[in-house]
Amino acid sequence: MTAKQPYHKGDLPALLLKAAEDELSENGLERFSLRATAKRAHVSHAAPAHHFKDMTGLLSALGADGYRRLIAAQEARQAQAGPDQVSQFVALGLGYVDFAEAHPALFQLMFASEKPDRSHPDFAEASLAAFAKLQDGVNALYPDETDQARRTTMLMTSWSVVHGLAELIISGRASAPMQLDARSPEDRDAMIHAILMRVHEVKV
Amino acid sequence: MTAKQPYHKGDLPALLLKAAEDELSENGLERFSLRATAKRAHVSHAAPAHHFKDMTGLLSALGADGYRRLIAAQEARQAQAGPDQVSQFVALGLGYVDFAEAHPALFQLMFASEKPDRSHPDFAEASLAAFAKLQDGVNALYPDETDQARRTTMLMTSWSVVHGLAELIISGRASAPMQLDARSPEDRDAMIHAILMRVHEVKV
DNA sequence: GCCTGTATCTTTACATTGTCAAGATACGCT
DNA sequence: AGCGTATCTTGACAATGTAAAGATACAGGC
Repeated sequence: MTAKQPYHKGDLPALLLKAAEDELSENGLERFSLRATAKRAHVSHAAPAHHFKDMTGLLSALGADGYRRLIAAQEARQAQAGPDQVSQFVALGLGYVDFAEAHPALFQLMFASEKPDRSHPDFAEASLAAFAKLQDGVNALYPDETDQARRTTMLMTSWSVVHGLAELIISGRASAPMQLDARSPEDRDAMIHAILMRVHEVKV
Repeated sequence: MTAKQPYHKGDLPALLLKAAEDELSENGLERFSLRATAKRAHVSHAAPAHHFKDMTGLLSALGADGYRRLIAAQEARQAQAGPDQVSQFVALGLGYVDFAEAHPALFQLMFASEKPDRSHPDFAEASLAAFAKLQDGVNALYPDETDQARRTTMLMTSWSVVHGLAELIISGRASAPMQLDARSPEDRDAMIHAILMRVHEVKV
């Protein structure tokens, strides 16, 4: 019965990924436990090993998923942004911050942890795709720039400011200076917009 | 014998802090172990508890020390920089990155970890001092700015870009785009200078 | 000088963790 | 119907952080 699922548990890998993410967002990256994840999925503590080899394997797969959803968050912002290059570029940054705020522990897993294996094919491919999207956005902002050093400066400045802002926000260090709790969503977006575009020569 | 030390071990708290930092830089934050730290200091695994209560206490003290040394790294850069406000401000950023590169695990402990207790008096005071130094630097760059919102934007942009750059560097994500391995120290500094000042209106 | 009290450190014990090996179970295929 | 294999469970092991209890060394009063 239960149709095409190969076993009585349903799609256990997907279940484990979901359970791992729930564990992550409830307990944070540093208190993440493989056994608690297995318990949450109602399987034995050694069940994950058969699908993901070990903790590194599971978290690598989860991180890869995170990069794909980071891109999705950026595209969601782009879809509701103006068609001009500046709006589209700012949408990339807003999506980046959106994702970090919505999934802080996953964000830390992706960017500030050695638990996942970055050479894991899935992880590597997904993270490269996210990087490429940022790179394309910067290039689109400066279509006529031929100086490679300036392109690199622009790319790294853009990435640094959005990544740093995301880290400072999810670590709670930006809330007080930016008074984030007292702002409307529109206000917050405008403020982030100002910070992100502070970097660029393009006039708004 | 052994003069004024109250016990035969010397200054154990200082020994433990040094051992903890060595453990941190050799194994990274995620593989840090309190027992290994005690072993490195040649004491039993429960000895640290008497001086630091628990792992959180030890790492809070170590983080506080980190903030003081972060400030020292910035002041070292400022001492050998030009007296103008722009040079002094860029020195703050260069010192920030210097420190992150020299002590990546400690940097992560200070900024991207929940292991230390941020309400620990020593930790809180030291981190506030570092923040104040940055704030003063930004204010010195814009002595005539009266618009509080713009001041906040400048402060958070400056902090974000330097913090993000530091994170991207120590996580290995900036090495390829910036070709850090192939650059001379002067080149590297010039590049970081360009990234940091990209944010500001002040002309160089 | 000795004795008591206290701070410092060690030893022991316990629950939890990730990983491995061995056994049990269910499914696909012939 | 039965065999082989993928899937999952059980049991065990070493390592970890923490707490409790015991041992040790120092200080101060008599």
